[in-house]
This record gives sequence, structure tokens and C-alpha cells, in this order.
Amino acid sequence: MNNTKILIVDDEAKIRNVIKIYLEKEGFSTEEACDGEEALKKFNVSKPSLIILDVMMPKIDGWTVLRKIREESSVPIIMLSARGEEYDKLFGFELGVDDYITKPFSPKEMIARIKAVIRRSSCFENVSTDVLKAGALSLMPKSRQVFLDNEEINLTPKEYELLCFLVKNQNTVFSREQLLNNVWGYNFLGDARTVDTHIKQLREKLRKHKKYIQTVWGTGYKFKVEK
Amino acid sequence: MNNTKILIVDDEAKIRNVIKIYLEKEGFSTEEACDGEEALKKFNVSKPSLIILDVMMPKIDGWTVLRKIREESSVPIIMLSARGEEYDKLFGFELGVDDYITKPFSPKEMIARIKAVIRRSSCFENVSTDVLKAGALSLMPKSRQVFLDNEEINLTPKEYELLCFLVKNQNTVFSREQLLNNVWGYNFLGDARTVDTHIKQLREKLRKHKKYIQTVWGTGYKFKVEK
DNA sequence: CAGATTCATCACAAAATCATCACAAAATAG
DNA sequence: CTATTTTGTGATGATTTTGTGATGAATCTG
Repeated sequence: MNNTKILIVDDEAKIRNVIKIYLEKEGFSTEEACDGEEALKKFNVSKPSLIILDVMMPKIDGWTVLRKIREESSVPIIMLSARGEEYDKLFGFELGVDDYITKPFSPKEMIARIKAVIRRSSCFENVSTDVLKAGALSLMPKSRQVFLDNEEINLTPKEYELLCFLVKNQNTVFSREQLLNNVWGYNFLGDARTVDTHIKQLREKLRKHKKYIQTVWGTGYKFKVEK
Repeated sequence: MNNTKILIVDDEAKIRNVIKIYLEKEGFSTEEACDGEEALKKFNVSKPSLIILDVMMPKIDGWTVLRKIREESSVPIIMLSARGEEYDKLFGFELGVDDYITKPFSPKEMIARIKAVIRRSSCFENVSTDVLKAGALSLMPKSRQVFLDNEEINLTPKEYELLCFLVKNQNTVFSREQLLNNVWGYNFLGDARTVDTHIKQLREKLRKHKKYIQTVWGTGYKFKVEK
């Protein structure tokens, strides 16, 4: 359900495991790295949404990893360190660190801090377009509002995301599988005909403009104005 | 293009410098001061549009500088401090602070918050409303009073701030996380569902107008009059 | 310091949404 | 025209999200 992937970097397997257990209990998915080198490699491959990075590690230390990652990404990073360790640096100013956690830490605090960092960073993401128009439809991603003939209509989250995707890519046909991949996500395991039901719901809410969503027989659906 | 001048006050040159670099990259012009005395002097001379003020400084500390500046100006001020430092004061009510940032912080976060403060303050200049109306509701920010159908209702501080925020941004949906960021502050560590409880309380106090606060299922809440 | 108020969190109830199924309707192939 | 495949749609139970009362901690007040 929660799609947030977190990369845990620590040389001690035991610590990694404890963190992993608590994060997964909260619905995060995790990835592990036991040193700086592996961390950089895994970071590039799996593109995590957040990184928990131990300061003290053999070979490449946490600060170096931090700087390398910062050269190319502003992914949220939480530094992990033993209490007392490099105290000045911890509470001084280190570029690009989003928060610190000192060992030992309570799971509750760790989760709270992770959630706070995610909350903050997601807030700074730019919203792409101000308004998406198509025929009598106007989608306003910023406020998550949808207007049909200048009247607001209520859509459920899935309906909204599906409509958004179709409008953004109007005039293009998508198979049910493509829609599942793009709207539901790649890890959705289920019946492709689920799409049909949501298309039905959308058409119902588009009322007299229901023909905006067209069936391409044997292939899938597309969004298209007029005709 | 951007004419906004920002005064950076911190005793550590390294910190000043990092902040300076990021601000100038964003098109702000900057001025520096390394202690409270110099800060006051430079403030009077160069009339900055915003001040970033470190709490811990030798000679005159940040709070004192804040008070002195507030005697003659309402320029936006963002306080800077290490986490844990003067914890109570940070979370207490300190007059005239527009925002505070705890170290460590990411540059992205800093920029975002500076822009938010500027946006807010310029907003007040233009609007400077004595009364905020929405349907049967009237909020009077100056006296912190709220009237519903011309009858005063009592709100707790949190309820008031939440309602204020929602009314100011009516017709826009906010997720629980956004509400936490904007009403509770970036430093709040806690359950997002706390928002629900306050929404409930507000609805109760809005009585027959409870539908002003609408649930957008799967997303969050919005304030909207009528319908 | 006692009593009241406010606040955050929890647990459970209520509501909305979602995925799936079964069958009807429509389109296509032969 | 008939059989077959594909799509439309209503119903249903499971899942997810939200509503809400209770509770104890923290804070304010007098």
C-alpha cells in the first residue's frame, strides 16, 4: 500500500535488521546496504525515497556518502550516529542532512522522524501544471478539483488518478494492463477487468460527456474530446 | 529580477556562507552579520526584506536582537537554532517570529520556508484584512475572535489556527500532512490523524454549518461554503 | 498547588471505496 | 446467422479510510 522505499545503510547487520523490521511494520518497503560503496550502488539502482545513513562505517564513511549523493540528488537523508560521536558536527550545520537520529533510539521516535522528513519533503515538490483542460473538463491538480461544465464533480482517488492519466495522455489508446501499470502501479496483482469498472464509474460521472472516454474494441480505452 | 535582500545573522562564518550560497542561487541578494550588534547596525542601514537570525550568539543573543528589531519594525524574521537548544522557547509562543528552522536542515527546506514567509508577509500587506469572512463565519485575526451567525464562538488556539488556515485557503484540499506542516509546523512529530480530531472539534463548533469543512476521501479536507 | 482546559493518541464504529464476480449486451469472426 | 470473444454493469464482500468517544499527559489559571 505504502510505496515509499527506504534505503538503510549501516555496517552492522543487527541494526539494519531492527530498523528494517520496524519500517516494514509501518508499511514502508526497505533496501539494505552494509557500506558506503554498496549504498551508492543501491541508491542509483533502486531510487529510494529516503535514506537512513550511518555515520561510522568502514571504507567510505557516512559523510562522504552523503556528499556523493548530494552531487546528484536531493533525496531526504537521515543520519544515524552513536550519541557523543562527532557531537559538534551533529548539531552543527552539515549540508543537506534532513535530520539526525542518535543511537540508541526508540523505534517510535525513529518512525516519527522519518514521517516528519517525508512530510516536509513532499511538501516542497513542485506541482506541475496549474490546470489541465480538455473539452468541458478542467482538472486542477493543485487543489485536486475537477470541473465539468464549470461545476465541480467529486471523484474517488482511483477515479481521479485514472482520469488524470487519460487526460494527460489524451488521444492515446491504453490497454488495461498499461492503465494498471500507470495508475495502479507495477505491483498491483489483480484482475485487469478492474479497469472496466472504474471506466464505468468515470463515464457515469462525466454524464453527458461520457463519450470522452472511448472504448477501442479489442485493445483498451482512450480519452478524446468531440467526435 | 528578485530584489529581495536577506540579512543573515550567525557567528559562524561557515554557516553564513552556506546559507548565502543557496540564497544567491535563488536570486536573493544577501547581507551578513556575525553578531547581534552588527545585526542591528546593518538592519538599520540596509533595510532587508527578511532576516535569518541565529539564536546562539556571543554578546547579544538572537532573542534580544529579535526584541530590539521588533521595537521598530515588523520585518519577517526566521530564527535558526540547533535542535534541542532552548527547546521550550522554540515551541513556546515567542512574539514576532515568523518561522524557525532547526539545524540540521536541508537547503531545499530552508529556501521553501523563506519563500513561504515572504509570501505570507506580502500577503498581509496587500490584504491586511481586519475581518475574514466566509459564509456565516467571520474571523477577526486582530482580536482572535470568531463569529458564527453573528454570535461569538470559542475556539482553542489550535482550532482557531486550523480554521484560519482553511478559510484563508478555502476551496483547496489539503492532506493531513500539509495541514500539519502549515498549522502545527514543520517540527511536529506525531500522528497525522491528530488532524482528524481537531476537524471533528471544529465541525462540532460550527454546528449547523459543519458542512463548511468537507472531507475529500483519500486526500484530506477542504473548507467550502454552500452546497 | 488544585482544577480546568487543551492536546495527542488510541481503539473501535461507521462509511466510502475497491476488486471481483456473474451475467447481460455488444462486437466480431466465420 | 450463430458461435465466440470482448465489453458493460449491477451486486457483493473485503479493504481502506474516516468519524468519534475515551483517556491520560501536558499546559494553563487562579
